Amino acid sequence: MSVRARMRRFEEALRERSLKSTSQRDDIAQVFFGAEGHLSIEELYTAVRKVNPRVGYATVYRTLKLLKECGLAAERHFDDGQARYEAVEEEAQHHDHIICERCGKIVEFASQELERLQERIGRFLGFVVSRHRMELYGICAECREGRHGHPRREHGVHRV
Amino acid sequence: MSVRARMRRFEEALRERSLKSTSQRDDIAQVFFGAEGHLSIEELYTAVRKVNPRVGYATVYRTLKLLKECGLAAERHFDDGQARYEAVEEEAQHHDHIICERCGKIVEFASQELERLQERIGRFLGFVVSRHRMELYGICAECREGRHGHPRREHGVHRV
DNA sequence: GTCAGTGCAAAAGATTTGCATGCGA
DNA sequence: TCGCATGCAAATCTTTTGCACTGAC
Repeated sequence: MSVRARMRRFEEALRERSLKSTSQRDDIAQVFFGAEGHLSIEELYTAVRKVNPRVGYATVYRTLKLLKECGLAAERHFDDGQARYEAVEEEAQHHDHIICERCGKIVEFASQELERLQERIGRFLGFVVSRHRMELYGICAECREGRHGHPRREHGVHRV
Repeated sequence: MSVRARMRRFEEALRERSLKSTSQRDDIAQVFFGAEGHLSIEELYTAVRKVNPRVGYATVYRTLKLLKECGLAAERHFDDGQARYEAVEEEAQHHDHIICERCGKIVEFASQELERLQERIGRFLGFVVSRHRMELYGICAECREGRHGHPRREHGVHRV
Protein backbone atom coordinates (compact mmCIF):
# COMPACT_ATOMS: atom_id res chain seq x y z
CA MET A 1 0.00 0.00 0.00
CA SER A 2 1.36 3.41 -0.94
CA VAL A 3 1.92 6.24 1.48
CA ARG A 4 -0.82 8.16 -0.28
CA ALA A 5 -3.27 5.28 0.09
CA ARG A 6 -2.45 4.97 3.76
CA MET A 7 -2.97 8.69 4.24
CA ARG A 8 -6.35 8.38 2.58
CA ARG A 9 -7.31 5.60 4.97
CA PHE A 10 -6.11 7.70 7.87
CA GLU A 11 -8.21 10.71 6.86
CA GLU A 12 -11.13 8.37 6.35
CA ALA A 13 -10.64 6.89 9.84
CA LEU A 14 -10.56 10.39 11.30
CA ARG A 15 -13.83 11.28 9.61
CA GLU A 16 -15.48 8.04 10.76
CA ARG A 17 -14.58 8.94 14.33
CA SER A 18 -15.47 12.61 13.98
CA LEU A 19 -11.92 13.54 14.83
CA LYS A 20 -10.22 16.58 13.43
CA SER A 21 -7.59 16.55 10.75
CA THR A 22 -4.65 18.63 11.90
CA SER A 23 -1.29 19.48 10.43
CA GLN A 24 0.43 17.63 13.27
CA ARG A 25 -1.54 14.45 12.74
CA ASP A 26 -0.96 14.64 9.01
CA ASP A 27 2.77 15.24 9.34
CA ILE A 28 3.25 12.48 11.88
CA ALA A 29 1.26 9.97 9.82
CA GLN A 30 3.04 11.02 6.62
CA VAL A 31 6.49 10.53 8.12
CA PHE A 32 5.43 7.31 9.83
CA PHE A 33 4.04 5.76 6.65
CA GLY A 34 6.97 7.02 4.61
CA ALA A 35 9.62 5.65 6.95
CA GLU A 36 8.80 1.95 6.52
CA GLY A 37 10.41 -0.02 9.27
CA HIS A 38 10.18 -0.38 12.99
CA LEU A 39 10.41 3.07 14.49
CA SER A 40 10.72 4.03 18.11
CA ILE A 41 8.80 7.08 19.30
CA GLU A 42 12.07 8.94 19.59
CA GLU A 43 13.08 8.17 16.00
CA LEU A 44 9.70 9.22 14.72
CA TYR A 45 9.71 12.39 16.81
CA THR A 46 13.13 13.36 15.48
CA ALA A 47 12.08 12.68 11.89
CA VAL A 48 8.84 14.61 12.25
CA ARG A 49 10.60 17.62 13.79
CA LYS A 50 12.69 17.95 10.64
CA VAL A 51 9.49 18.37 8.65
CA ASN A 52 7.52 20.32 11.22
CA PRO A 53 9.24 21.64 14.36
CA ARG A 54 5.89 22.65 15.81
CA VAL A 55 5.18 19.10 16.98
CA GLY A 56 5.45 18.01 20.59
CA TYR A 57 6.51 14.66 21.98
CA ALA A 58 3.10 14.08 23.51
CA THR A 59 1.37 14.49 20.17
CA VAL A 60 3.58 11.82 18.63
CA TYR A 61 2.50 9.46 21.40
CA ARG A 62 -1.12 10.46 21.04
CA THR A 63 -1.10 10.12 17.27
CA LEU A 64 0.54 6.71 17.36
CA LYS A 65 -2.03 5.53 19.86
CA LEU A 66 -4.66 6.80 17.45
CA LEU A 67 -3.06 5.04 14.48
CA LYS A 68 -2.99 1.89 16.57
CA GLU A 69 -6.68 2.19 17.34
CA CYS A 70 -7.41 2.75 13.66
CA GLY A 71 -5.52 -0.44 12.86
CA LEU A 72 -2.93 1.45 10.83
CA ALA A 73 -0.01 0.90 13.22
CA ALA A 74 1.12 -2.03 15.35
CA GLU A 75 3.06 -1.72 18.58
CA ARG A 76 5.99 -4.06 19.18
CA HIS A 77 8.03 -4.62 22.30
CA PHE A 78 11.44 -6.04 21.53
CA ASP A 79 14.16 -6.54 24.11
CA ASP A 80 15.48 -2.97 24.03
CA GLY A 81 13.00 -1.52 26.49
CA GLN A 82 11.12 0.95 24.34
CA ALA A 83 8.13 0.36 22.13
CA ARG A 84 8.50 0.32 18.36
CA TYR A 85 5.79 0.82 15.80
CA GLU A 86 5.28 -0.48 12.30
CA ALA A 87 2.73 0.40 9.67
CA VAL A 88 0.12 -2.30 9.19
CA GLU A 89 -0.31 -3.70 5.68
CA GLU A 90 -3.71 -3.82 4.05
CA GLU A 91 -4.06 -7.58 4.36
CA ALA A 92 -3.12 -7.24 8.05
CA GLN A 93 -1.14 -10.46 7.80
CA HIS A 94 0.39 -11.76 10.97
CA HIS A 95 4.13 -12.05 10.95
CA ASP A 96 7.07 -12.42 13.31
CA HIS A 97 10.52 -10.88 13.51
CA ILE A 98 14.14 -11.87 13.34
CA ILE A 99 16.59 -9.31 14.68
CA CYS A 100 20.31 -8.96 14.06
CA GLU A 101 22.05 -8.38 17.37
CA ARG A 102 24.98 -6.65 15.69
CA CYS A 103 23.47 -4.17 13.19
CA GLY A 104 19.91 -4.06 14.54
CA LYS A 105 18.30 -5.04 11.26
CA ILE A 106 14.78 -6.35 11.68
CA VAL A 107 13.43 -8.78 9.09
CA GLU A 108 9.80 -9.84 9.00
CA PHE A 109 8.74 -13.35 8.22
CA ALA A 110 5.60 -15.44 8.18
CA SER A 111 5.52 -19.18 8.56
CA GLN A 112 2.42 -21.27 8.11
CA GLU A 113 4.21 -24.12 9.78
CA LEU A 114 4.90 -21.98 12.82
CA GLU A 115 1.26 -20.90 13.01
CA ARG A 116 0.12 -24.49 12.93
CA LEU A 117 2.67 -25.56 15.53
CA GLN A 118 1.66 -22.78 17.91
CA GLU A 119 -1.97 -23.72 17.58
CA ARG A 120 -1.09 -27.32 18.35
CA ILE A 121 1.03 -26.44 21.39
CA GLY A 122 -1.72 -24.23 22.81
CA ARG A 123 -4.34 -26.91 22.37
CA PHE A 124 -2.09 -29.50 24.01
CA LEU A 125 -1.80 -27.27 27.08
CA GLY A 126 -5.54 -26.64 27.22
CA PHE A 127 -5.45 -23.10 25.87
CA VAL A 128 -7.37 -21.41 23.13
CA VAL A 129 -4.65 -19.24 21.62
CA SER A 130 -5.62 -15.78 20.44
CA ARG A 131 -2.26 -14.32 19.55
CA HIS A 132 1.41 -14.92 19.87
CA ARG A 133 4.71 -13.22 19.73
CA MET A 134 7.89 -14.69 18.43
CA GLU A 135 11.27 -13.16 17.97
CA LEU A 136 14.50 -14.73 16.79
CA TYR A 137 17.79 -13.07 17.66
CA GLY A 138 21.04 -13.77 15.87
CA ILE A 139 23.62 -12.42 13.45
CA CYS A 140 22.70 -11.71 9.85
CA ALA A 141 24.69 -12.78 6.80
CA GLU A 142 26.00 -9.27 6.05
CA CYS A 143 27.38 -8.87 9.55
CA ARG A 144 29.01 -12.29 9.52
CA GLU A 145 30.78 -11.31 6.31
CA GLY A 146 32.03 -8.12 7.89
CA ARG A 147 29.73 -5.89 5.87
CA HIS A 148 27.85 -4.58 8.84
CA GLY A 149 27.40 -0.92 9.62
CA HIS A 150 24.98 -0.40 6.78
CA PRO A 151 21.85 -2.16 7.93
CA ARG A 152 20.01 -2.84 4.72
CA ARG A 153 16.32 -2.26 5.16
CA GLU A 154 14.54 -5.39 4.03
CA HIS A 155 10.94 -4.58 3.50
CA GLY A 156 7.99 -6.84 3.34
CA VAL A 157 7.25 -10.13 4.95
CA HIS A 158 9.35 -13.10 3.91
CA ARG A 159 7.32 -16.25 3.59
CA VAL A 160 9.32 -19.11 4.94
CA MET B 1 16.57 -28.25 42.46
CA SER B 2 15.64 -27.50 46.06
CA VAL B 3 15.66 -24.06 47.61
CA ARG B 4 18.51 -25.19 49.83
CA ALA B 5 20.57 -26.37 46.85
CA ARG B 6 19.97 -23.08 45.07
CA MET B 7 21.04 -21.16 48.15
CA ARG B 8 24.21 -23.20 48.26
CA ARG B 9 24.95 -22.34 44.64
CA PHE B 10 24.24 -18.70 45.38
CA GLU B 11 26.67 -18.61 48.33
CA GLU B 12 29.20 -20.39 46.17
CA ALA B 13 28.76 -17.83 43.40
CA LEU B 14 29.26 -15.01 45.90
CA ARG B 15 32.50 -16.56 47.13
CA GLU B 16 33.76 -17.09 43.58
CA ARG B 17 33.22 -13.39 42.92
CA SER B 18 34.60 -12.29 46.30
CA LEU B 19 31.28 -10.69 47.11
CA LYS B 20 29.91 -10.47 50.60
CA SER B 21 27.15 -12.59 51.98
CA THR B 22 24.60 -10.33 53.64
CA SER B 23 21.29 -10.87 55.34
CA GLN B 24 19.54 -8.89 52.61
CA ARG B 25 21.02 -10.95 49.79
CA ASP B 26 20.21 -14.15 51.64
CA ASP B 27 16.64 -13.15 52.38
CA ILE B 28 15.95 -11.97 48.86
CA ALA B 29 17.42 -15.10 47.32
CA GLN B 30 15.59 -17.32 49.78
CA VAL B 31 12.22 -15.75 49.03
CA PHE B 32 12.92 -15.69 45.31
CA PHE B 33 13.88 -19.38 45.15
CA GLY B 34 11.01 -20.32 47.44
CA ALA B 35 8.36 -18.44 45.46
CA GLU B 36 8.56 -20.50 42.25
CA GLY B 37 6.92 -18.65 39.43
CA HIS B 38 7.39 -15.49 37.48
CA LEU B 39 7.76 -12.67 39.96
CA SER B 40 7.84 -8.97 39.31
CA ILE B 41 10.24 -6.86 41.35
CA GLU B 42 7.30 -5.42 43.20
CA GLU B 43 5.92 -8.83 44.16
CA LEU B 44 9.32 -9.97 45.32
CA TYR B 45 9.91 -6.76 47.27
CA THR B 46 6.56 -7.14 49.07
CA ALA B 47 7.25 -10.78 49.89
CA VAL B 48 10.76 -10.04 51.16
CA ARG B 49 9.57 -7.18 53.37
CA LYS B 50 7.33 -9.61 55.22
CA VAL B 51 10.40 -11.61 56.16
CA ASN B 52 12.81 -8.73 56.61
CA PRO B 53 11.52 -5.15 56.60
CA ARG B 54 15.08 -3.84 56.55
CA VAL B 55 15.33 -4.35 52.78
CA GLY B 56 15.16 -1.53 50.26
CA TYR B 57 13.75 -1.55 46.75
CA ALA B 58 17.14 -0.85 45.25
CA THR B 59 18.66 -3.88 46.90
CA VAL B 60 16.02 -6.12 45.40
CA TYR B 61 16.93 -4.76 41.96
CA ARG B 62 20.63 -5.11 42.65
CA THR B 63 20.30 -8.64 43.99
CA LEU B 64 18.21 -9.80 41.07
CA LYS B 65 20.75 -8.36 38.68
CA LEU B 66 23.37 -10.31 40.60
CA LEU B 67 21.34 -13.52 40.45
CA LYS B 68 20.97 -12.97 36.74
CA GLU B 69 24.72 -12.59 36.31
CA CYS B 70 25.26 -15.75 38.32
CA GLY B 71 22.90 -17.59 36.00
CA LEU B 72 20.45 -18.28 38.82
CA ALA B 73 17.66 -16.02 37.57
CA ALA B 74 16.29 -15.19 34.13
CA GLU B 75 14.63 -11.92 33.20
CA ARG B 76 11.48 -11.99 31.12
CA HIS B 77 9.61 -9.17 29.47
CA PHE B 78 6.01 -10.02 28.83
CA ASP B 79 3.47 -7.57 27.51
CA ASP B 80 2.61 -5.98 30.86
CA GLY B 81 5.42 -3.45 30.92
CA GLN B 82 7.44 -4.63 33.88
CA ALA B 83 10.16 -7.24 34.03
CA ARG B 84 9.51 -10.59 35.65
CA TYR B 85 12.08 -13.02 36.94
CA GLU B 86 12.16 -16.77 37.23
CA ALA B 87 14.62 -19.09 38.93
CA VAL B 88 16.78 -20.98 36.47
CA GLU B 89 16.74 -24.76 36.69
CA GLU B 90 19.94 -26.73 36.98
CA GLU B 91 19.79 -28.09 33.45
CA ALA B 92 19.23 -24.51 32.23
CA GLN B 93 16.83 -25.82 29.65
CA HIS B 94 15.36 -23.35 27.23
CA HIS B 95 11.61 -23.00 27.31
CA ASP B 96 8.86 -20.67 26.20
CA HIS B 97 5.67 -19.39 27.79
CA ILE B 98 1.95 -19.48 27.29
CA ILE B 99 -0.02 -16.88 29.20
CA CYS B 100 -3.70 -16.80 30.09
CA GLU B 101 -5.07 -13.37 29.32
CA ARG B 102 -7.86 -13.76 31.84
CA CYS B 103 -6.26 -15.14 35.02
CA GLY B 104 -2.63 -14.35 34.26
CA LYS B 105 -1.43 -17.91 34.67
CA ILE B 106 1.90 -18.56 33.01
CA VAL B 107 2.71 -22.08 31.85
CA GLU B 108 6.16 -23.08 30.63
CA PHE B 109 6.68 -25.40 27.74
CA ALA B 110 9.49 -26.73 25.61
CA SER B 111 9.12 -28.01 22.07
CA GLN B 112 11.88 -29.70 20.14
CA GLU B 113 9.86 -29.20 17.02
CA LEU B 114 9.71 -25.48 17.67
CA GLU B 115 13.47 -25.31 18.25
CA ARG B 116 14.11 -27.06 14.95
CA LEU B 117 11.68 -24.87 13.07
CA GLN B 118 13.22 -21.68 14.44
CA GLU B 119 16.66 -22.85 13.44
CA ARG B 120 15.38 -23.58 9.96
CA ILE B 121 13.64 -20.21 9.59
CA GLY B 122 16.76 -18.36 10.71
CA ARG B 123 18.98 -20.25 8.29
CA PHE B 124 16.55 -19.57 5.44
CA LEU B 125 16.80 -15.83 6.13
CA GLY B 126 20.58 -15.93 6.32
CA PHE B 127 20.85 -15.63 10.10
CA VAL B 128 22.74 -17.63 12.66
CA VAL B 129 20.21 -17.70 15.49
CA SER B 130 21.53 -17.43 19.02
CA ARG B 131 18.33 -17.14 20.99
CA HIS B 132 14.65 -16.62 20.61
CA ARG B 133 11.62 -15.61 22.49
CA MET B 134 8.16 -16.96 22.01
CA GLU B 135 4.98 -16.28 23.86
CA LEU B 136 1.51 -17.56 23.24
CA TYR B 137 -1.47 -15.66 24.62
CA GLY B 138 -4.92 -17.11 25.04
CA ILE B 139 -7.47 -18.37 27.53
CA CYS B 140 -6.78 -21.44 29.65
CA ALA B 141 -9.15 -24.34 30.19
CA GLU B 142 -10.03 -23.35 33.77
CA CYS B 143 -11.06 -19.86 32.72
CA ARG B 144 -13.12 -21.12 29.80
CA GLU B 145 -15.01 -23.34 32.24
CA GLY B 146 -15.67 -20.41 34.53
CA ARG B 147 -13.27 -21.60 37.19
CA HIS B 148 -10.99 -18.59 36.91
CA GLY B 149 -10.00 -16.45 39.84
CA HIS B 150 -7.78 -19.10 41.33
CA PRO B 151 -4.82 -19.22 38.99
CA ARG B 152 -3.36 -22.63 39.62
CA ARG B 153 0.41 -22.46 39.63
CA GLU B 154 1.65 -25.03 37.17
CA HIS B 155 5.27 -25.65 37.82
CA GLY B 156 7.87 -27.13 35.63
CA VAL B 157 8.31 -27.17 31.92
CA HIS B 158 5.76 -29.07 29.87
CA ARG B 159 7.31 -30.97 27.02
CA VAL B 160 5.05 -30.70 24.03
C1' DG C 1 -17.84 30.47 18.38
C1' DT C 2 -17.05 26.01 20.19
C1' DC C 3 -14.61 22.46 21.81
C1' DA C 4 -11.29 18.98 20.31
C1' DG C 5 -6.29 19.05 19.71
C1' DT C 6 -1.86 20.75 20.99
C1' DG C 7 2.50 22.13 23.54
C1' DC C 8 4.51 22.31 27.64
C1' DA C 9 5.63 20.89 31.86
C1' DA C 10 4.60 18.09 35.46
C1' DA C 11 3.26 13.48 36.90
C1' DA C 12 3.65 8.64 36.92
C1' DG C 13 5.74 4.12 36.81
C1' DA C 14 9.91 1.29 36.31
C1' DT C 15 14.63 1.17 37.07
C1' DT C 16 19.28 3.08 38.18
C1' DT C 17 22.55 5.74 40.67
C1' DG C 18 25.09 8.96 44.12
C1' DC C 19 26.31 9.24 48.59
C1' DA C 20 26.77 8.88 53.51
C1' DT C 21 26.47 5.16 56.65
C1' DG C 22 26.54 0.25 58.17
C1' DC C 23 28.44 -4.10 58.59
C1' DG C 24 30.86 -8.47 56.83
C1' DA C 25 35.44 -10.35 56.15
C1' DT D 1 39.94 -1.68 60.13
C1' DC D 2 38.68 -1.41 55.23
C1' DG D 3 35.82 -1.18 51.70
C1' DC D 4 31.83 -3.48 49.72
C1' DA D 5 26.80 -3.35 50.40
C1' DT D 6 22.82 -0.90 51.79
C1' DG D 7 18.96 2.56 52.37
C1' DC D 8 17.31 6.57 50.95
C1' DA D 9 16.39 9.93 47.86
C1' DA D 10 17.28 11.85 43.71
C1' DA D 11 18.05 11.03 38.91
C1' DT D 12 16.81 8.58 34.49
C1' DC D 13 14.00 6.95 31.04
C1' DT D 14 9.69 6.04 28.81
C1' DT D 15 5.02 7.19 28.64
C1' DT D 16 0.85 9.66 30.29
C1' DT D 17 -1.77 13.51 31.88
C1' DG D 18 -3.45 18.36 33.42
C1' DC D 19 -4.16 22.68 31.78
C1' DA D 20 -4.35 26.88 29.30
C1' DC D 21 -4.20 28.16 24.64
C1' DT D 22 -4.84 27.36 19.53
C1' DG D 23 -7.07 26.28 15.51
C1' DA D 24 -10.32 23.08 12.73
C1' DC D 25 -14.99 22.82 11.58
